[in-house]
Amino acid sequence: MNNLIVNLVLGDIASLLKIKGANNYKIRAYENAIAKIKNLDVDIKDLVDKGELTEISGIGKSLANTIQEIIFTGSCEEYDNLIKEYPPSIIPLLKVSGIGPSKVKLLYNKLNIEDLEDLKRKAELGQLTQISGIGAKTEGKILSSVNKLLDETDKLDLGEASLLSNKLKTYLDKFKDVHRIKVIGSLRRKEEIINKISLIIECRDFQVISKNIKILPIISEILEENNQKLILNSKLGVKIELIRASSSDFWNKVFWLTGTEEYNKKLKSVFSIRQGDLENKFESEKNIFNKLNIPYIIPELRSDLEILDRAREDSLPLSIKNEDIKGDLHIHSNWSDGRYTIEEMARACQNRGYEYLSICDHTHSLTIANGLDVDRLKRQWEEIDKLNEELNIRILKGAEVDILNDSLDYGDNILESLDVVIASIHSGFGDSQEDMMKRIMIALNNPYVDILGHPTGRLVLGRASYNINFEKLVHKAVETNTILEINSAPKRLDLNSHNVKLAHKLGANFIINTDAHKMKQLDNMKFGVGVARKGWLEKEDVINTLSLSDLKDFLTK
DNA sequence: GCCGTTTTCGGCCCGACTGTTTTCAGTCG
Repeated sequence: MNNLIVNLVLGDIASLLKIKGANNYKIRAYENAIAKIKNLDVDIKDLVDKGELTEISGIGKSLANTIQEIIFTGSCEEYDNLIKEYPPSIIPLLKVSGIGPSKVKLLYNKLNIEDLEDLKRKAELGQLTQISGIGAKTEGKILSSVNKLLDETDKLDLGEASLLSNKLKTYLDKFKDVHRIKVIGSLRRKEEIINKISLIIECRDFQVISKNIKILPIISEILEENNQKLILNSKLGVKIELIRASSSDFWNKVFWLTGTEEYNKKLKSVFSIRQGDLENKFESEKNIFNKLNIPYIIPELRSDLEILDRAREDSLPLSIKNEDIKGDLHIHSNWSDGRYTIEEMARACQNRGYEYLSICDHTHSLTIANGLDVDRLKRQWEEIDKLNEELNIRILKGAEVDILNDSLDYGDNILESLDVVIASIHSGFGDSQEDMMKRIMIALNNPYVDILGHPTGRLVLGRASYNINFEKLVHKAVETNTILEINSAPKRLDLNSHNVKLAHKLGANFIINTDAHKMKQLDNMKFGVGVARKGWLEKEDVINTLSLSDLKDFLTK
């Protein structure tokens, strides 16, 4: 929890420094430290106590002092000075597409715009064009972006919400009073956007737990409180709900508070559940399904009304499981914009029990990501060959080749010699549907492209899909035997479960990849598997459940 | 602000696009 608080404050400092126009490298130093802290497996307070903070590369004397101050006082001098110049409420303006730090500064200085609501009002009045550099077109773009952001302020993506919920659970587990805790609601259903983290808690004294959680620095306000329930608002925007259970009704509550209201309603009617059917004490949730004579429905599907008809017919999908995954085919290394070496990523995959991985670094047009030209790519192959002799996991040679305007970033002669070719779009997001589809067709029609990477380009709580005709895309993918990627990065989850379900009906093949740029991100695989489960996929529908030899056969077909 | 070192300060991913200020700063990936 300390790590989270430190990062909240450091993040605000970095944002305010940007607005102020401070040295870019100073800002980057803050951002770098934030990334390091995010990756820490230990409580940062332990490092402070031991005086080991500066042993983290990227944290020097100055940042170490700042972090120490934050831990002991909740704030720090640097932050307090900055908010004398600019109110922290302007920080969210940085997220508005079309305006960057310098425009935020101008909007504040010239128009006294202090927050998103204010920006919205003044954009609607057409006042933003008073700022040099903002014309009518930009103003329109700003307004639509602000509206979207205002709608999203109290929400987190699945990855961030999971992280926070795990921290809360760990914190609560330390109390002797606590008997057991279970995540329920949208988080248990693995919805892509979470606005409330709900936990069922069985404990001896609920008041003690309430008292202790209310005082956490992450909490911003108390929304509801009684002896059965506590609902709080957090500084991350997302709500936190604790629901009390007893040893006798624990699983009942888990059962009824996992699915959506509509789902529960239909469940009751389809299976004629009556009041009193569940008065016993149950030892597990599966026991409840048994008692009601309902086949077990996985949490991921408990918002899907259609699945209840399948349950009635006893023809539920045999949903894919995490342990079915045998490898990850979309992994970056420090040859392009990944953080770690191929060897480190490969060993990390080995530790996760995989049979294989494929290194798919960016290609040379993506200069910001240090994309590989053919020369470097060939040198990368030498390294992979060497590692394959040393390691007990198979590293496949791949590339995440950029789909350019009218071609792919490597020629066919190169694509042909790669084990795995993922084609992805990283530019021209605003193209018309006609242009975008033309580009995607070039990729799908290329005989050496195996996988279409993050096929719709959407970012959860960030960016809409490219302008595409999804059904047409899927038909072509089926025709050309191109695999559709389920990208597991919680900020992408692309395809989403709705598209997976649709593409599955149209006969597509899928692969679940992490797109990991760091070792830790390999653990995102579970989020992609969650999407697949929500989209009714079974093991057979997903290519990276194949053994290495079957996978190779599939890819060379 | 951090790092590494020629120990006292210079280097620290880039390049395309966009709208607008008609020549480029700001934004974005």
